[in-house]
Amino acid sequence: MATLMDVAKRANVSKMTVSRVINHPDMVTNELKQLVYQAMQELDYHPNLIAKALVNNSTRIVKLCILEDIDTTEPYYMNLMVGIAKTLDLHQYSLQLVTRRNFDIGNCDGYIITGMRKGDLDWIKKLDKPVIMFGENRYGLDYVDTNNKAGTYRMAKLVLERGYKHLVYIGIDSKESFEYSREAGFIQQVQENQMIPELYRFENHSHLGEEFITKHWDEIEPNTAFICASDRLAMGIERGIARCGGSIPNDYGVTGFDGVFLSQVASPKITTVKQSIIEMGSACGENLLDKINSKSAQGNLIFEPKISMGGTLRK
Amino acid sequence: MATLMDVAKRANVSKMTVSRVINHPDMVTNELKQLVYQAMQELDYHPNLIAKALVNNSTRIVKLCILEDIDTTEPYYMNLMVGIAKTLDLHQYSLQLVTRRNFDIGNCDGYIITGMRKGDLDWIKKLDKPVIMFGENRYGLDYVDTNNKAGTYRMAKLVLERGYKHLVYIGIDSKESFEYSREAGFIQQVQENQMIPELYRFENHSHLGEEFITKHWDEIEPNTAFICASDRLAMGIERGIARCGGSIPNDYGVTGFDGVFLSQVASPKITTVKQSIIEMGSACGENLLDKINSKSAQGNLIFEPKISMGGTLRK
DNA sequence: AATAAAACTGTTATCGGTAACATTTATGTA
DNA sequence: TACATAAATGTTACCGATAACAGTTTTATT
Repeated sequence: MATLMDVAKRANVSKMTVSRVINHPDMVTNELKQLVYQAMQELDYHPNLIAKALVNNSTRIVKLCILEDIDTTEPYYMNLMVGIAKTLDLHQYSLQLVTRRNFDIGNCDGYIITGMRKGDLDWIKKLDKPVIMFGENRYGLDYVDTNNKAGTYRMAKLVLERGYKHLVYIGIDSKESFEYSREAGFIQQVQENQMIPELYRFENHSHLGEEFITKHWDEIEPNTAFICASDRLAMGIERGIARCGGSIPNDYGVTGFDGVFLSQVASPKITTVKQSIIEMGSACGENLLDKINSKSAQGNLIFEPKISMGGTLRK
Repeated sequence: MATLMDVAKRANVSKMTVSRVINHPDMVTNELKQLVYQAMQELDYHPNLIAKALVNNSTRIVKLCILEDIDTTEPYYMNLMVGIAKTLDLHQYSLQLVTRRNFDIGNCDGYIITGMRKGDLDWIKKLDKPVIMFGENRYGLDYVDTNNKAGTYRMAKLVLERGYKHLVYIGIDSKESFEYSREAGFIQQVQENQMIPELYRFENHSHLGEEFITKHWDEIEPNTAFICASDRLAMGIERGIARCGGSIPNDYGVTGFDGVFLSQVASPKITTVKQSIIEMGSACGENLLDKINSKSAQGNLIFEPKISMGGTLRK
C-alpha cells in the first residue's frame, strides 16, 4: 500500500503538502495540487485510517447496542444493521454489535442504541460520546423511528374505507413509547368516526393472538377487522380466525405492523404498516456520523410508514 | 486514558518494560512485573488498539460478506452475526458487514463469507487475507457448518420410529452443497429401511409448499410425514395440510430444518433440525482469529445438530 | 578475582498520518 | 526601492505502541 510519503516523493513535495491537498485543499496552489492528485492516482493511494485514527484519538468504531434479548428478537434487527452498516462502510467506519453484557468492552466514537428500557436512561445519559436511539422515546434522547401514530391512524382509516364495521386493536402489552403512539393513532381515527375504541393487549407472541380468537370466537361478529401492533400478533389472529373457520378477508380483516419478514410468510400475506428499516438504519448512521464530526445534527428523524398490501383486507 | 508512558512513569521503568510485561512477560523479573501490574491497575490501563494496529499493520476488522440478497433472507443471519460479534468483541476485533456491492471498500484482516455461489470461487481464492466460509462447500475452502447429512438422517429415523409409513422429502431447488447433503441423509435412512425415497424440490418459499399439498391432496395418504429442507417449506406444508383438513400430527407429520425463528411462530411449532447458529458463529470467529494470528487452524468445523421437538410429530 | 556468557532493562527509530511552528516566496504599500 | 504583510510550503514533534539494538547487571566458569 502506498503511503503519504510515497506520494510526496513522486510529486516532489513534502508529506505535509500531500496531507494538505487531502484535508485543506484551499491552502495549496493549483499547480501542486495537480501534481499531487496525479501521484495519488498513479500510486492508487488510499489513506491509512488507522494512522489517522491514532492522531485524531478516534476509533472509527460505532457500537450498536441491542438491549433486548436478541435470541427471541424479531428479524427486523437484521435489516436495521444492514442499513447502518451500509452508511458506516461508506464513511469507512465499522459497526460493532454489542449487548448488555459486553457493552463497555473496547472504545468507540459513538453509539446507536435500541430496545432501551426506563432503567437504562441513567447510564445512557452519562455516555460521553454521541448517541442516537433507534425507536422513539420520551426522555429527550434523539431518535430515529417510524411515525407510529400515523401508521395505525392511516391503517384504521383504510380498514374503515374497506367497509369493516367493527375495529379491534390488538396491542403489545408493554409500556414502551412506540406502543402508546400506535394506540393513540388507532384511537384518534376511531373517535373521529364516532366509534368507541376497543383495545386488547398481549405479549408479542403469535399464539397469544390465536388463543384470544379461539376463546372469544362466538362473541366476534363478522365484519370485524383487527388492527395489530405487530406482524407477530397479526399472524396469530389470522391463524385463529382460519382455525375457527372464519373467512379472511371477506368476513374478517387483519392488519399488522412492521412488514419486514413475517407478513411475507403468512398466508394470506398480511396487509401491514411497512417500516423501511434499512432506510431508517442508514439515516441513523448518517445522523450519528454528523454528530461525531460535530456537524450540528440534532433532533429526531421520523419516517412516514407505507401500507403494504397483502390479502387480509377485502377490496 | 492512561498510556504506556503513564504506566512506565508510575512504575519507574521504561515504556519498553511495560510493553514487555504485556507481550513477553517471561523476559521481565518478577519484581518489576509486580510494580508494573500495580501501576496498570491503579491507572486502569487499557492498551490502545489503534496504536497497536498501526505498528502491526493490521486493522482489527473482520468482514462478514453476506452474498445472498439480504432483504429476503432468513432471520438466522442475525444469530450468525451475534455469534461472530460475540467472539470478535472478546478479542477486540470489530465486525464489518458487507455485501456484494461494497465488498472491497476499506481494509480488513480477514473474511467470513456466506451464501457463496459457484461463480464466486475465483475472487474468493484470490483474497490475500484469511478466509472462512459459513456453510459447507466442495471447493476445498475451509468452512463451518452443521452436519447437514446427519440432520436429515436422524430426523428421518425419528419419523420412522414414530410410526409414519410414508416419507416424503421436500427439498430446496438449488444446487448448493448443503442441499445435496440433506438429501443424502434422507435417502440413506430411507434405503436402510428398504423403502424407496420420494423427493420433491421447490424454491424456498412457504407458499410453494402449501400449493404442493393442496394440489396433490387426494394422492396423499394418511400416515405420511414430510421431511423438509427448511422451516419455511415446513411451514407451508403444515399450512397446506391444515387447510385441506388433515390432522397434524396424528395423520400427517411435518419436520423442518433450521430452528431459528420460523419453527417457533408456526402453529403447532415445527419439530425441526435445530442448528445452533450462535455457537457456530462464535466458532467461525474463533477459527478466523486463529488463522489471522497464524495459529495453524485449518480444516472444517462441523456441528452436530439437535432435534428440537415441536408439535408436528406424534408421540 | 578476572572474564565470558546470559539475563535483564533502556534507547532509538518506526508505523502513517496531522498540528504547530519555521521558513521561504509572493504581493502590496509607502 | 525598501519593508511589512500575506500566502505557500517545509520541518519538527507527536499520537501510542513495538522491534531491533545498545547498555547494564547478574551469574557462571576458570
